[in-house]
Amino acid sequence: MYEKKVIPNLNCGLDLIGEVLYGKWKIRLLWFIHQGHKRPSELQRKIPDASRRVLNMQLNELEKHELITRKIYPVVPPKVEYSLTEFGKTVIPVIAALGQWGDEHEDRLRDVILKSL
Amino acid sequence: MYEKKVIPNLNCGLDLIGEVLYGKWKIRLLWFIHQGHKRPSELQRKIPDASRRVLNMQLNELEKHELITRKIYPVVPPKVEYSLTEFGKTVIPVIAALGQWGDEHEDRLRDVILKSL
DNA sequence: TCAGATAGGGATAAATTTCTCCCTATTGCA
DNA sequence: TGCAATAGGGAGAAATTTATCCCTATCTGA
Repeated sequence: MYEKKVIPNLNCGLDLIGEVLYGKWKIRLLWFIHQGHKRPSELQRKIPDASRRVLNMQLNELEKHELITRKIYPVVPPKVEYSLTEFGKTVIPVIAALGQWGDEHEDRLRDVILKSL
Repeated sequence: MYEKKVIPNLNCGLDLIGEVLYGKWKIRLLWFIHQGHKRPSELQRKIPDASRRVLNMQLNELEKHELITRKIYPVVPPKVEYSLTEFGKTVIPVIAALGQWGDEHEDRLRDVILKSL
C-alpha cells in the first residue's frame, strides 16, 4: 500500500468528512451498498468504470473507517457481503442531499462541466 | 494546464456534483466565500495548508463551473473579490450538511482516521 | 477438461493533483 | 532604496490516486 507522506489536517467537520468520503468511488459504493447491492461482484458491475482493484481498496478504507462491515461466508466459491454499520447509515442522508442537488441541477451542471473540459 | 485523458462520466446527480466539488479545497473555498472571506489573500490565510497555486486553480474551476464570480477592482495594489453566484448559493446547504455530519461525529471520525493512518 | 464465476492481493505503469520555486508589476512605508 | 502586500501564471518535481496485468484457489456447468 501507498503510505501517506503528508499528514491530513482534521480541524473541522469538513476536514473529517473529507477524509472518509474523499475517493473517486467511495460515495457511490456507500450508496449502492445502502441500496442493497452488497457483494463485491455486484458492486463491480454497478460501477464498471472503476477497476476492480480500486473498488477493493476503497472498500477496505471504508471498512477501516467503520462505515461498512465485511462478512465472509465460508463457502465455495467465496461469498462476501458488505453492509453499512450504524455509523455508516448516518451518512446516507448527507449523500442523498448531494445526489439530490446534482439531480435538481442536472442540465446546468452537465452544461458547465462539458464547457469547461 | 493539465489536460484530462479520461472522460468523466456524468450519468447521475452524484457524478455531476462530484465533478464540480471534487478537489481538495473546493468545498472549503465555497464555504469561506459564503462566510464573507472574498479576497484571494484572505482565503489563502484561511487555508494556510494549501499552496497559493492550487487555491487559484481551484478558484478558476469554481468560476468556470459558475459557482462563483470574480470581480477585479482596477486599483493598485490589485484587488479581487470572489462571490457566490445564485447557483453557487444553492449548494451551500449541502456543504452545511456535510460539515454538520462531520461536526456531530467529530470524536469518532478523528479516532478512526488516526487509527487507519 | 476447460471456461467462467467468486474474491482479492502484488507489482508496476499511468493519470491526476498538489507543491515548490521563480517571475511580472505597482504602491506605500521605513 | 529595499521590502512587504497585492494577484497570479509557468515549469517541473513530488505526492497521491487509479488503472493494468498477472497469480492464487475451488466449484459448477457445458
